[in-house]
Amino acid sequence: MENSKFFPIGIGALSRRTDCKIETIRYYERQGLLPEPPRSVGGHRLYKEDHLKRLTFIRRCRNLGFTMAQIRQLLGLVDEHQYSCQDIKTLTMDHVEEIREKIDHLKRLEQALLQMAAECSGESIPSCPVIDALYQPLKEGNRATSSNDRN
Amino acid sequence: MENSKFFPIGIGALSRRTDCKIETIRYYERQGLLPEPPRSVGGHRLYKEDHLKRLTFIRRCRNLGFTMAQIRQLLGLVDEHQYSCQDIKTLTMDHVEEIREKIDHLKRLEQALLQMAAECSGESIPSCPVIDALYQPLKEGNRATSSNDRN
DNA sequence: CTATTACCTGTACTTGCTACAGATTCAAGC
DNA sequence: GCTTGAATCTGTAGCAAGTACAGGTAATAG
Repeated sequence: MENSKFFPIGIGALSRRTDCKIETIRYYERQGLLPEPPRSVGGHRLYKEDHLKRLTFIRRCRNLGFTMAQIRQLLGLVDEHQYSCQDIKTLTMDHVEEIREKIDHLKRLEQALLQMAAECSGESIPSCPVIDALYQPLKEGNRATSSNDRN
Repeated sequence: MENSKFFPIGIGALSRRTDCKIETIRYYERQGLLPEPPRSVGGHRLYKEDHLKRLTFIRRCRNLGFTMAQIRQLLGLVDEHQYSCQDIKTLTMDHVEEIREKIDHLKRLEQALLQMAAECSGESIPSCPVIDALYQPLKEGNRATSSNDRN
């Protein structure tokens, strides 16, 4: 293709085309997600289309919430041409499960906060049941710290 | 009551009673969330009930997903006895809003992943539409992104 | 009085980047 | 060829929110 006549490109161009900061690109290289590209005589990195595609892949995965370890795993499969639809589906569904757990957790937090906020009168008085609830010592019945408030 | 005769306690006991690692307690102290406690002659930290309550508060807030900056803000209000129900309700509802945004985001990720996974045949063949989709270069068929690369 | 905990400080590591500083290199204009 | 000025280089340090040592001292039980 004639596309190749636009390559190689510098790190700045790669950055713009992948919406990934320059420092992040170098970081991925250090982390082994992106292969080290060839360099110009002066030492500047020169990227070709393969790098562009690979970085696009990485960025999309990150945007989908995959961790770098998970991406490393995906790339490992791809690099060795050893992956099957089965593998990928498994990894993907594992990730879906993680996301669902996070959603569950956040929903529980939301409910807890809403319940607490519902106790608030919302008035400008120097007292609040939310603070009281959070500040209560672990259940040991014993009240009364008022006598020695020294904080 | 006579509870105070169980105090002061060492950092290990405080750790057990708040389910907070020792290193984390010292970390909170360095960060200024917990006041520096008095020390024994030999230099060991000696905590009283106030510390226990304050650390309990901090841990509960963390478990509710508040950041340390937010907790600092809450503690600041409490410390100065300047807080009102209004203040607390506002901070709480701001936090609820953040949580809702996270939930929305995660739900969108979940949907995107499920759609991709639905394309998978789930077979043991060395190919997968998920990988293909993620690996596709940005759609730009041919025209020129390269003629004027300026940041 | 010794053995075993408990605790001390200080530093480095984690994840996924981001932000410099200070030195080169590249590309363009004249 | 020379001089800008932008682009890129390496290396280091920082963010949140802790965790994990190492190497040493303190407190306590028997």
